[in-house]
Amino acid sequence: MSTAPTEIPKAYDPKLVEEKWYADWLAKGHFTANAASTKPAYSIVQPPPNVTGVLTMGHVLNNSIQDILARRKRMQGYEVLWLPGTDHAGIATQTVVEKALRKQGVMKHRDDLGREKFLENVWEWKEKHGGIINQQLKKLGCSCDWTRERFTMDEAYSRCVLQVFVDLYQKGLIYRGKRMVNWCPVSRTALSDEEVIMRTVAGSLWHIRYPVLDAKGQPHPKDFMVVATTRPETMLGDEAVAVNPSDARYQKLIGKKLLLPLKNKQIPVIADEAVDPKFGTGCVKVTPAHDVADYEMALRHNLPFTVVIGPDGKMTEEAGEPFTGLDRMEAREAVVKELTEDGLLLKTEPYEHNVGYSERTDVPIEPYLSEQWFLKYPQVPHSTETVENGEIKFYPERWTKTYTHWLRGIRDWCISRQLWWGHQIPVWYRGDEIYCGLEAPKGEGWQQDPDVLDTWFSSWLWPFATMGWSLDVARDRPEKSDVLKKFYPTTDLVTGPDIIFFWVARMIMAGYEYMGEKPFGNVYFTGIIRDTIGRKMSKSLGNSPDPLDLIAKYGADGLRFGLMLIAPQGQDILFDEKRCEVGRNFMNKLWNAARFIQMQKANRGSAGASPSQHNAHDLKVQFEMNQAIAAVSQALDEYKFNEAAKELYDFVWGDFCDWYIEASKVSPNIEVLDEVLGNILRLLHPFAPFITEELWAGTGGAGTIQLVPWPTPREIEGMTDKVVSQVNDLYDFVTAGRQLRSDQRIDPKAKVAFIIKAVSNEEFLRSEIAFLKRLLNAEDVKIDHNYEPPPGKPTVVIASEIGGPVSSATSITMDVGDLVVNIDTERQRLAKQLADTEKQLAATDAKLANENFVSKAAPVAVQRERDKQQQLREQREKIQTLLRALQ
RNA sequence: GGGCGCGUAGUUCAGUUGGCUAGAACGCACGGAUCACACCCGUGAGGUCACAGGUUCGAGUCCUGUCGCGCCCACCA
Repeated sequence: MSTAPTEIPKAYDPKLVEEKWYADWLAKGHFTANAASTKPAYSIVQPPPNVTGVLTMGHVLNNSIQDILARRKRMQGYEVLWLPGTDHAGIATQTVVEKALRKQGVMKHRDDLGREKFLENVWEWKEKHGGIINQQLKKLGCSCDWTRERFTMDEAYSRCVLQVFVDLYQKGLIYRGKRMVNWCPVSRTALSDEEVIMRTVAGSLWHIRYPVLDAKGQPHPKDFMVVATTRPETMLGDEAVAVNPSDARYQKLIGKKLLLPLKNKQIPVIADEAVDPKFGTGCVKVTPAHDVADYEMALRHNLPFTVVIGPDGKMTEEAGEPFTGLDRMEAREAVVKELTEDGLLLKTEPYEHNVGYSERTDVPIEPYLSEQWFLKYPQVPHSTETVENGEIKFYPERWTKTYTHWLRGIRDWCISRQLWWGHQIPVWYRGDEIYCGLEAPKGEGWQQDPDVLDTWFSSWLWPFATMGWSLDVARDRPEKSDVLKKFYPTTDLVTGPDIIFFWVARMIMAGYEYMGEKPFGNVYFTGIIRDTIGRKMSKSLGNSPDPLDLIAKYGADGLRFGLMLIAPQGQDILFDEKRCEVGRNFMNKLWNAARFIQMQKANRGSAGASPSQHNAHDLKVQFEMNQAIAAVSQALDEYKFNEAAKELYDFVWGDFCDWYIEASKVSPNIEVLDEVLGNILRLLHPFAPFITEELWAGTGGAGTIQLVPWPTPREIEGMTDKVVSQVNDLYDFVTAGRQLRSDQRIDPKAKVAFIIKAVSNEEFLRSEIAFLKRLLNAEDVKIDHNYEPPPGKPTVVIASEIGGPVSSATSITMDVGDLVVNIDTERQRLAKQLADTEKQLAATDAKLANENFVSKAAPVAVQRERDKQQQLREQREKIQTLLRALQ
């Protein structure tokens, strides 16, 4: 502590320190993990944000938490790897770039450019806009190992993706098949089930008559079957009408033919168990090519598949005139119109139902029959068990249920996408031949599958493909780098619960399949950031603040701390910019506390040694510091970041600033001030890296605070329970005295006197007169165990905690000298206090009068109640006496 | 239809295995340029713990039910 104190500015200005320190940390390589280190490993892989994304509040939350974990572990002596990176985000990026290119008039559809040219544009876009988010994370203070930054389309990473594909293909887990898939007509690609979000929409249920044909194939004028549908446009592709085989109403009709309206086509009436006779009319139109349930029925009954809606969402030629070429929604109206004109529409009723929407483009999904690649998930039972038995722990735990429920009902994953941006499927065709391998097969005429893989098919390998993993497909033996050996399995994963299926579950399966080990030990699920009225933050709503603006206004530390303070484990966060003010104010408070200490040192110079004896305030603050260290450590161990933040806030602002620094103005102990501040800086560093480093350096700390050991509670010499309760009582007198001043509207500048009636700790109080005088702004403070407050002098009766006999109604009396006391105010105050006391006493009396309580409750509880009763009685008596004197 | 979570001060949240007068922060009211800090200091007001039963000597806390809000899963046309 030899550095000369420098002038510290009055208000903390984050701009002056944040950039400076971040550059310093990078230059010194503090974030770079060393695989050869002998320290224990701690690792965490960052959920890779979309490469073209910009920082959102969600990222701020997520990455602040990861940074807190990483920084604390560094202080605890771990070799930390926090691996950052970005995701190519196939469909998202492609959609964005397509939109931009259309806007620029470069193309109408990507086919205009062709695959190669289009991809050039995407890469260009990626170079230009990619990685912005990482610059933003640096502003936030994130201590990622940027030397190991990865991108899911890096050469090495891509190789891993293809190796895994080939391997799973060889294992027979990947297969190709013509299936009904979720089709997005805007992106013109298949989607996985997880990319479809169900939405309740107010639609209609149209009841349509299908004429029954007689033996000669002629429609009966009055004989109809009535089907109910929410999608009349699909009737153009109907191949049957189905009824339940046990439905008595339609027994006779099974096997007969109907005339499909608008198409004048004969379709059969079939019987199938899938039909619920109680719903609607009990007759279902069957559209094999455009409905999942119908598709399955068609397979059972050998029906043909007529495709009437094309991949672009428009009606095909099969739909027939005048519908061909219409958009599916236009076709719906046109069909309804024609049916109405033909008198075949029986009725239309409003109907609420669920419709699947594309997560990305927000249009209704079309069930679409096409050739796609599918994956039978590996390691499903094992992945379920390990989360269930806690080998992989979820925080909050309840997400395990969601996870296992999904795994138990898991279905094959459609991994092919009809996009260009992504990893092209490593399969080649030549006639009937098919080849799957890392490179194109030798020989002429091979055509590679044009599809790419689902983005998540690359990100599910993230925990190891980023660390130098490689699979020798021929020998089926993974190669492990030193990094992998040191840092896999990773320790913690921090992510949102919205990607528990997309990402977390799949990483677990991939980890077991390819590493033979879990990918991470703990998964912390953050809440979702919402606005003050609970809406999700979104660009379109305009309710999501730009984190960079917030950093500029409140400082990165202020933003981080403010956010952590309101982020309870597992609950959504209602974010209000005001929260950042709390963080910023707290940083400023800390700044000024440090400034105070600096000034103390300057005042005393090197000559003024600290008192060697610790006084009661020193002991008390050290006691509270121990509590804080323990509480913060435990909260962080349990991933309760808001509790840790709250604990720090209360200790710093309350115990340290409000009481200890105030006491220090009477008799400072620089050593203790330094020690407590030092510990505060260490505890706070994971939350607020910049200010703590700045103050650490500014107060003469050695090296970087990042590598200073995490504090632990220590034995305090001279510390007893009695000291703590004595000091608590002392503080109670201060509060009570201030109450009197405030009640009686005594000008803060007016010096008044106080007389304290002590019971058993007179000597201690006498030693604290200077302290009392200062905090009460008093001219004089007297301690007198015989003092009886005279009538009219404002007095607060205090039930003392200080040991000794339970005869302890102490008091503090204010003597205002010549000033006038408002007797009414005083009477009111006493009356209120008396009422409170009596209320409590009544409750206590009732309890003790209850024989059941006395005999059944724990003896400690009973004794406590008795002590309380005694105290309250004395207190009541004192107050009554005072009050009587005022009548 | 199934599953999960949440209802505590104006607001956002704490509230351990049931047991001192249900706490905090922000906001609000009043007072204050006191020599760390007005991004501050001091004092205060504000709650039938969603509702109804039950268990218990004792319930914000445990159990059952009801209502309200949110999320996830599910192919009833």
